[in-house]
Amino acid sequence: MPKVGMEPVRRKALVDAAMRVIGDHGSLTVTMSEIAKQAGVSPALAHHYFGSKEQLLIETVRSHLQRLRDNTVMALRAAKTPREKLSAIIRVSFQADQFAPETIAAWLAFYAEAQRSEETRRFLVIYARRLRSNLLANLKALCSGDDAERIAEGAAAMIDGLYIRQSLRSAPISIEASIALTEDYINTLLAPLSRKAAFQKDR
Amino acid sequence: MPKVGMEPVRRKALVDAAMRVIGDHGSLTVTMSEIAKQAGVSPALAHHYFGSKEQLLIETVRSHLQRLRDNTVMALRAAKTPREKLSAIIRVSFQADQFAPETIAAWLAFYAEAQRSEETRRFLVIYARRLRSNLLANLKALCSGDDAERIAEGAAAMIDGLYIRQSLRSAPISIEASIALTEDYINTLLAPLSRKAAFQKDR
DNA sequence: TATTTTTGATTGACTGATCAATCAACAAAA
DNA sequence: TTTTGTTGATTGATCAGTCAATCAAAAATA
Repeated sequence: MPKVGMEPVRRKALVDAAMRVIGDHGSLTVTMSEIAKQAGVSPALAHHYFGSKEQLLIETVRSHLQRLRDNTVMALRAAKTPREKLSAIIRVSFQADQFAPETIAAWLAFYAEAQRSEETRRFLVIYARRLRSNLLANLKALCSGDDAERIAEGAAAMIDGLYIRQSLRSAPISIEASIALTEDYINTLLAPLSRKAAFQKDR
Repeated sequence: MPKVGMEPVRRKALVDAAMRVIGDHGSLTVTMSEIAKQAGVSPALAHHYFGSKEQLLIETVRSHLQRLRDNTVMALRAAKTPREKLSAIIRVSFQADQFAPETIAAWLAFYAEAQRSEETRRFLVIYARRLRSNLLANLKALCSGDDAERIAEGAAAMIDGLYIRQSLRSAPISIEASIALTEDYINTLLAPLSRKAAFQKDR
């Protein structure tokens, strides 16, 4: 069985397995054994490739955020106008796979972990900044800089808040409703500020 | 030293200690020893009064949510009009002690724990429902039921989102800015719906 | 081509540390 | 003397991390 070039395959398998295990365990308190088992290898191999549990977990966060970023870049590229780009950002945030219970559970676990792990925190800060700056850049085309800052901050908070509320799975809000709520926020705050631009865009 | 009537004193000391330890540890992965030490008693005593670590943690969540509820009830009582009551709810949510880094860290840890502990989840669901229904009841006095539902959902999400974003401690938003953002959201969404009522309230 | 050597992949078994939980014992108050 | 409060010592389980050994492909050599 042992063939050459297994390293990248195993690394990916382990990172994916970690994401799955964290997701349905709902916490970073998972064992290397569980992860390794899920990936179909021995715990020793996980240590062999990642050195430590912490490192594997960090790689897992990194990989997850990377995927989110790729999706966002693609969606932004497909959108033409600033207003469309705002919608694209929102849509990606609530994409089905992002909004799955296990994903949200994992996401939450990462936030908790960030309180202790400086490296995890750094990744999440990058995510938060990116979300904010993507929103900001496109809002600036539709209203004044000050207003854009304020609306970006609010929209980012709303997106993250809808996420965390979803994690409780009581009165779950649908993907569409979450998107609608965020769009409504932006539309309503924007309306009195830039009637011209907003009108131009709305069909 | 042993005097009668220690039980409530010790329980409170342990619950408070747990909150503190969880707060600066930033996670529920804390040991009974740490908590007991912080409370100035032996680990065995913590087990004596709470039976298990899980139970102590659950009591800690309960106590924290209870305090938040008491604050809210008081603030609501002091406010007269529906619009004032909305502001009161927002103000309590971002109160200094609620917004302290350790409190936010603990809060986050509870959310993560809720993925595994049914009882913790129940408490948080109750909190989420209460926030929503407090907002809803007062919004209904200012606009239609459907609009009230929508705005309550959005405001609750924004409050929780501002919280979670705060936990990253990058570009921290001040208490005042968080309140302003949420107030602005409610004002702006309400404005076109009930000019009369909103006007009446705004001085 | 056949044979040997090297190297990467992989694991089972083990170790050391940590921790929740238990328990027997003791001290002071009632 | 009974009850309540309290602890030190211990146990048993869980886990991250290590290590020596194995196996098969690839590379080198004959």
